[in-house]
Amino acid sequence: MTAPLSTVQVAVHTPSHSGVGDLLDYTSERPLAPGTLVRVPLGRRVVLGVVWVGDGAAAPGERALRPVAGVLDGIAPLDAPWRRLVAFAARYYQRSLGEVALSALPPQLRDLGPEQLARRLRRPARQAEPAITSDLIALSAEQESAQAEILSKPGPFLLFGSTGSGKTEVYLRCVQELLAQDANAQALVMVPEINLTPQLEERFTARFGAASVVSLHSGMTNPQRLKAWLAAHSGQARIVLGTRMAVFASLPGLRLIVVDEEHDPSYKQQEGARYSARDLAIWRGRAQGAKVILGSATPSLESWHASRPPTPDDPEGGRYQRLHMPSRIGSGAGAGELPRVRRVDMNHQPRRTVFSAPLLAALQERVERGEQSMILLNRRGYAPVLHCQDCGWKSDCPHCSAHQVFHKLDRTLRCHHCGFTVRVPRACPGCGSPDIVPIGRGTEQLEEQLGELLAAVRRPDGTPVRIARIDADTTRAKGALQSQLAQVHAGEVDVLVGTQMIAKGHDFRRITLVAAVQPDGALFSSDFRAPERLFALLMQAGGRAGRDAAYLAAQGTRCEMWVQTFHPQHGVFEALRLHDYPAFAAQQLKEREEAAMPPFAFQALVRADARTQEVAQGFLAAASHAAHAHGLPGLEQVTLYPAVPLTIQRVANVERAQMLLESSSRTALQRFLAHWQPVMQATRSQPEHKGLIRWLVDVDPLAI
DNA sequence: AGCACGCCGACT
DNA sequence: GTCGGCGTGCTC
Repeated sequence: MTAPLSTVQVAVHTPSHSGVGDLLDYTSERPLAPGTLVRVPLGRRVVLGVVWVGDGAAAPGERALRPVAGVLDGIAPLDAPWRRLVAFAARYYQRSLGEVALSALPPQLRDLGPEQLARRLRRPARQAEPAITSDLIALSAEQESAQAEILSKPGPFLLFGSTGSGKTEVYLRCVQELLAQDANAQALVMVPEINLTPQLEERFTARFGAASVVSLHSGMTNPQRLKAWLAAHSGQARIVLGTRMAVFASLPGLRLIVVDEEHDPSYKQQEGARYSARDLAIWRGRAQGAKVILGSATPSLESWHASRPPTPDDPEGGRYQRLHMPSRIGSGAGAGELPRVRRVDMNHQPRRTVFSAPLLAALQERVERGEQSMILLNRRGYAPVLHCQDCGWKSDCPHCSAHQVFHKLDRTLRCHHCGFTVRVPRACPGCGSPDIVPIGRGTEQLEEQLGELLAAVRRPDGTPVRIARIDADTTRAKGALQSQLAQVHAGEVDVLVGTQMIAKGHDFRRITLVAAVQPDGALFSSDFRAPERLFALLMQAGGRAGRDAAYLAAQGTRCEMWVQTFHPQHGVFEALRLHDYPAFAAQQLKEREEAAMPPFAFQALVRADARTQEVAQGFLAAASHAAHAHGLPGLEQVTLYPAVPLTIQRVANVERAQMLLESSSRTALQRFLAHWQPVMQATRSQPEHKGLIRWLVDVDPLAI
């Protein structure tokens, strides 16, 4: 009755620019531990919150505080390392604490009533069975030494291993070893895409048993996610597998974080808080005393640079330790060999050639021998644009500054940015001419043309060639990708056509030829990271081929990676031919250093969306002006570039502009952004910027 | 972010 | 005459 009320400060899901402070004050009958999950009234609804300060001094009350509506007693408070991670991510990526904290929790925690939750928690957890001790194959010397280094040194580590060098086995052994050292230890293993989780899950459950392993990714149903999250939070799950969101999992016993394919852009979240799960993994590992392994055959230049070995000129070297596993494992002829790279100079091919004669001949040969091939083209649909030969009309999207893509199979023109779809017109909408033709090519067209070009080719058993296509259009349905991949594995496909989707992580044991028919676009892109991405994609695609040494030996073949290009001498392809990532990286890093670009500089983008380009740019210009007028801290070390339209300036009738910020000091950039945030909020509320729809900050952007 | 309130177009 | 569009404002 007479017990004084405690004041608690709670993080709730409100965005940083909503005008509501980061932490809201409530009263509580009793003090609550920081990290406690609570339900609190907010306006006229009740929302989930996380207690941040459990026994705050009662705020000098000009406002009557409302009481906490309920405490989720069944769930242990989130621990201090988790809260520090969330607080750091919110600060670093310029979002509110509550937004980051609440989006890191399973969605169902928000909408489950107290009694439903209690029922859920009462459900008995499966008893963890002892780790399955399967017969382990001996490690290669390279794997052995990588494992020994990881277990004996603090890290973080960059495990630089060729495709097929057995990185996953190293992860498994390190997880096994660290979990064995401590009964409460937990490990987090991340992959870039949901598609890759099933095969990872298979390997880990085979080794550790299903009871110790849970997955966390957005492809799971809400109940599944809650269950997996609770298992990790309670410590019952020893191993958490997942995509980037898993970096925020509550893992009280975390001892090891693995970021597989660390170079993959998918680790960067592209909406809400735009965090890099790879960078947060490094931070979390350091803060929570967990080892971190970044793995890749083609590391990001950031990680490569951060793992440079010490030299006389640079006695410190990088912060990471680089571990090299250059050899493919397995035995038998061809096993250790990477695919031979064949470049076709398209300058010597007839104009508009899609499949050059030598590539076609090579494909034919594979089909006749019963081997599989894979054709890569990063553009779905039939053709990127339709064009009228009489009046020059093009299939422009009415809502975006982009073309509508011609999809022949369902006779539609579709905008890949806003989704706007129309039926393909019979005649030109501009002048009525029937001469409207597709320009350029997409995967649908490759599939069709290949069907015609290889129509006469017979497989060893005399049956015709079977061609399949895998891209976002063919895999829309749930489980479609897995079943289509299974078809390829079962040998029911001779030639597979597809987008990047097929280049990532799936082992096609019988594929002996991989071809990129049109990779040149990335060579002269305005995006300075385009060559890096192209190189990684081609190396990764090439790595899909020939991973079954026994098969290759029996066939007496060698794998080939074909590249059709107008620039066969380009450094990217030269490095690809030699399978020489270090040379490629050295050359790229030199260019980056000379141009003062990442990783030698730090960047942030501010983007503004409005109905007109003037309003969008006007806001950015005003915010920039205000920064200078206030002489904000850090500004002397930060360059603010002028506002410019985005490459795709208009999407769904919204005009988009952005402004680049650059600094040689991460700290200065951070300090400036922290002070700039409230100034931008004030700018936004000025009447002349009424038309602004939204603005956002992207720290360490991947594309500019 | 939600969720209200509030003022202008096509339907039972 | 109402249902409903999303502009503006508020939440400890």
